[in-house]
Amino acid sequence: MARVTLRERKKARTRAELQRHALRLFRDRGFAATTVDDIAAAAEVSRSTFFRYFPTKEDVVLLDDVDPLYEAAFRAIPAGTPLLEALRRSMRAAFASLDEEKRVLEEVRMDLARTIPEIGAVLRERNAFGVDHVATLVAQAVGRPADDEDVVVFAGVVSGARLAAQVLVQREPGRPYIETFVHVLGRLADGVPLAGAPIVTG
Amino acid sequence: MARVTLRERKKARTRAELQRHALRLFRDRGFAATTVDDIAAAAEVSRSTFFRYFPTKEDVVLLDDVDPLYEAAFRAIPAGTPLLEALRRSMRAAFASLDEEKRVLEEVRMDLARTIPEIGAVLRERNAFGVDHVATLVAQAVGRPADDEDVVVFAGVVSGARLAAQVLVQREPGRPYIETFVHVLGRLADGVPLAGAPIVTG
DNA sequence: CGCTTTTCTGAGACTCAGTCTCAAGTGGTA
DNA sequence: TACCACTTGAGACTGAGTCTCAGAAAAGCG
Repeated sequence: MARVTLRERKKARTRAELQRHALRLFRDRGFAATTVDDIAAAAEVSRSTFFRYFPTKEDVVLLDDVDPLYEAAFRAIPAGTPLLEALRRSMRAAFASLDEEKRVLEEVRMDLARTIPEIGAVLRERNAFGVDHVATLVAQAVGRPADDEDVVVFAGVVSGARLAAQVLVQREPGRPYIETFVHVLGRLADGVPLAGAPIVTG
Repeated sequence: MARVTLRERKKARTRAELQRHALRLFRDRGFAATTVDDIAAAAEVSRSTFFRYFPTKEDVVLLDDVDPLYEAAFRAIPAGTPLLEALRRSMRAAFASLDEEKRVLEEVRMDLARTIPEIGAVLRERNAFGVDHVATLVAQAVGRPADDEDVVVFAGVVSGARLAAQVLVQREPGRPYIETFVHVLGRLADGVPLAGAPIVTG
């Protein structure tokens, strides 16, 4: 019964086609200048069908098989590992497990996020590594309730680290995102940099 | 020549009226269920006029005289103060400097942000305390370039702290936002909580 | 005060995102 | 094959956001 039906294959193909053409059009014409009709026409389906596969125009950029991998990798880290280190290792492991095709797609998405502000905003907003999401994961990992203050603060810092990594990548294009994120997390092991640095007069 | 013309007074009044009615309608009917027409009608202006004052429906929630105050307060902190402490003090100072009217407006906005998800998202996205914004401020304060890695990481952590504070406030309604933010920043002075905590098996 | 110039407003047309309904098409299954 | 469930396309509809244009109102000036 685990047979992949024709229907499922067709759906997967349609979804992939929609995303492929959408990303291409966004790159060529820009996000705003590309209408849903354009995307649907390029993928040779109707407008209705587009919205059946993606709730909004933004979501087409977000279709992402990567985020769930981070979570799975995190759960696979052995007990006893320090939390921050566990996060870093699971990031690396998840990324390493990507096949070539998905890694390329991921790069395209990151590139679009850097190039087109609207998309960057959406990615930031709906990505994994939202505070709530991280908090849930971390709470389980350290055996505390999800509304524990330490847990929430830690989750906030992780989200912040992701934001910092995005800025660093944006300012130095070509720098690999995952490595940067892992690096920033590493910087936090010994405390927050500059926290105690005295300010100087402007 | 600093005379406030009749035109300017009318414009300020119209803008305030639009915001007042918009917030009231959002609270009563919800954000999505309130159309721009509704707001314009309530404020007794045309739809066109609404968009002349606010570029989008979301922006009517964001009209905000508070954010610039944080920045000003920060610049007023004496040299030599440790960076993290300087940030905390300027937050407190800025909030204390608000007059009653603005503090009430701020509370309403925070309440809407907690109650209505769309508004929360927009506030998070366009608030001050974006990484870039904080990085610029911090870079000046410590006399380093804005793309210095330490500066960006620190700015990311501050943004993350704000996110954490928002989650904490959301989970414990009534908790004052500013105090929570200042508290979270304080937690980071001695390093990131839980960073070294060993994970346990799920 | 009256006249000209500048600014602001309202009306309405237009594009596009997103929702909904309904009828027709297509794969799954007996 | 025949039936059922799922999927699609067509098209109507609402509402956000943009744009243009003509008229009203304020500012500036003689």
